[in-house]
Amino acid sequence: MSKPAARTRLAEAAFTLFDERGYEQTTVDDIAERAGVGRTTFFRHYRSKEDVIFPDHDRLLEQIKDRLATSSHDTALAAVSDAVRLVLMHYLAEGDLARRRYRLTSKVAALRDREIASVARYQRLFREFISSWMGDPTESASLRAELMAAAVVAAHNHVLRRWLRGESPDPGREVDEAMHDVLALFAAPGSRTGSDDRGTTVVAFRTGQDLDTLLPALRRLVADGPGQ
Amino acid sequence: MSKPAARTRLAEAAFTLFDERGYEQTTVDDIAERAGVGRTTFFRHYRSKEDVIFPDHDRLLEQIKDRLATSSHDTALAAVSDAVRLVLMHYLAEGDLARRRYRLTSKVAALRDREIASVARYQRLFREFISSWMGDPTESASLRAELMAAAVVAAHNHVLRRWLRGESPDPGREVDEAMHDVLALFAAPGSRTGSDDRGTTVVAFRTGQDLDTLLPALRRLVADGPGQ
DNA sequence: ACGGGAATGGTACTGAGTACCGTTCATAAG
DNA sequence: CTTATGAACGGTACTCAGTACCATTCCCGT
Repeated sequence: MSKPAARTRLAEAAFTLFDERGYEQTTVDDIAERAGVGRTTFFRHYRSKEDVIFPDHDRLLEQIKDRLATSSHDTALAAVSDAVRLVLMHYLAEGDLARRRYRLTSKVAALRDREIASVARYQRLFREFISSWMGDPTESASLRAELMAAAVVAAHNHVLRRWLRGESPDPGREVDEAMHDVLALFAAPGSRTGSDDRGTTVVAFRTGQDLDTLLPALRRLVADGPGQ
Repeated sequence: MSKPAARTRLAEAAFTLFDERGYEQTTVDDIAERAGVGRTTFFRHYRSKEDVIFPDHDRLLEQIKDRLATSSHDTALAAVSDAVRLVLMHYLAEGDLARRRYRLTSKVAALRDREIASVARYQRLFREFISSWMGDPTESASLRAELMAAAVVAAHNHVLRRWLRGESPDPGREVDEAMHDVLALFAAPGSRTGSDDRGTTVVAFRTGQDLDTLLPALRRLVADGPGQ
């Protein structure tokens, strides 16, 4: 008479039935019966029918919030990139469960919408974090924060989806590369790359003058180090 | 005995009641009664209770799809920027109605999620358009498409929200500026800006060599023009 | 006046989610 | 061993969204 904690049995029953008959065709009564518990018990463990599939999104969101609050990075984007990496790791740790969920969300519109809404909460959190980190209430700074949050989340989604579809053998590496791309997007041209501080940095700009005319200015820049 | 087409009366009744008692506290029966029609009629005009608030998202999505299909721009990003501008214009044309909806979605989580899901459909459409436009099935091209779609949508949302909150006197101009920023984000450093083609372009890179060592290479680049 | 199609209203049903109540069961205290 | 306590459970009954079906009315051209 093993009793793997009702909650687990409910989730297992739900996924099985969803696979067999589809989501809409499965009632909460079906799930409860299959798990050998009453209908009431189902709603005690999961707030809704959808919740069986997305059990701990709230908890994860809180974790991420904490991570951001206690993070020590030198840019907001780096902090957020690190945080979103945590989200990806959470999915990876779920393993096959995450893939079963993905198969469901691919088929059922209501579930896809729910998933999207969850992701949007992360994006909002990131946007607010970046905004407050920059401290700049300017309209253009606000837009920049919005773009950064969107880019980080998009990069995360890209890698996650690839892994969910079995197209990514090494999502950890891919997410690092993707975040690197995002960083590069927003890195001001000519700013430090952070990796190597020696040698010559050529800033990108465009001018009507020819190369010989601006060579003195270039030499001065190199001599002075990163001015501005 | 004016009969402004039942559908209109239903929408009006719904918004009024939602404002008075809140969304969850208003039943479909209440709305129908207020509009002076039967409950059945309500569901004939709107698929669901939420649909009263988001009536023509589907139609707009189709319009955007058409716009993209028949668009003639020289970059995918330009085509998508143009399309998203159409979305913004749709909201602007709604005027006060859009603002009432915004007040509701700000308060009711279920409605906010619904709105987010709609926006995600645009983003998905854009992503697929950009992807197929580039034709490049590479992983990095796919990521780039994802980032571009996310950025365009984020910029749109930014401007839209500002307007909805009454913070933007000229959203048309703002969306142009925002899209310009997005374009700039993805413009490869050193690539043509499209405005001025004369003069010297200095590409951004980083090297361990000092300026004099790489000066010959710089001169060769300038002489050859933009060689890959 | 008449026929037919579209819009309408009513009734009845399914299923999600909530509220409430009584029961069971484990455990710690006496 | 008995009892008190609290947590987990099961059952019943309710509200409300959404669907299906049927009957009625209204409008319009013939």
